[in-house]
Amino acid sequence: MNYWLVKSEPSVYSYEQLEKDKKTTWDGVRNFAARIHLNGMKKGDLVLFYHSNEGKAVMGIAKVVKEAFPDPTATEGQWVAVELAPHKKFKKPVTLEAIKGEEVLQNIYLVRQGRLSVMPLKLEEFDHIVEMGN
DNA sequence: GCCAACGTTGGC
DNA sequence: GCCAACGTTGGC
Repeated sequence: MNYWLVKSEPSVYSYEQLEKDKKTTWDGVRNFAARIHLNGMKKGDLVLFYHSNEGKAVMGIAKVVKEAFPDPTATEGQWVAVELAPHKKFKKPVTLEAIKGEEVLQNIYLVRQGRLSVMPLKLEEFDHIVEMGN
């Protein structure tokens, strides 16, 4: 079991929309580092869902329901997509500011490397953010 | 294979 | 809307 965090601009696709849709294809990723992480996702893995730009907060937890397959939106290059379903919405969103204030979360990619859109988390980092959201 | 130029992301 | 950071592209 692995733990991840994905980013989405809520104006493009929000956690609320994921709950309405029941599941979604996580496609359109065009970044080599992010692709490595997508390929590492296993069915049942839990994924924190972060809203970038607007909100700047983790909204809840999603779950991998289908492992990496060729991205149907890619016209060239071997890009991959996964399918995500909503798992649990946070009682309160965990803001980037709050995350930056936590000693144990200083080393996560979200803080260190702002632009990566799919990133792994250690169990303790994942748990810590989940606790902050409940 | 290096590196400058360029484009994009995302926080502020 | 600006700008820093970073990834990618392309010339050499």
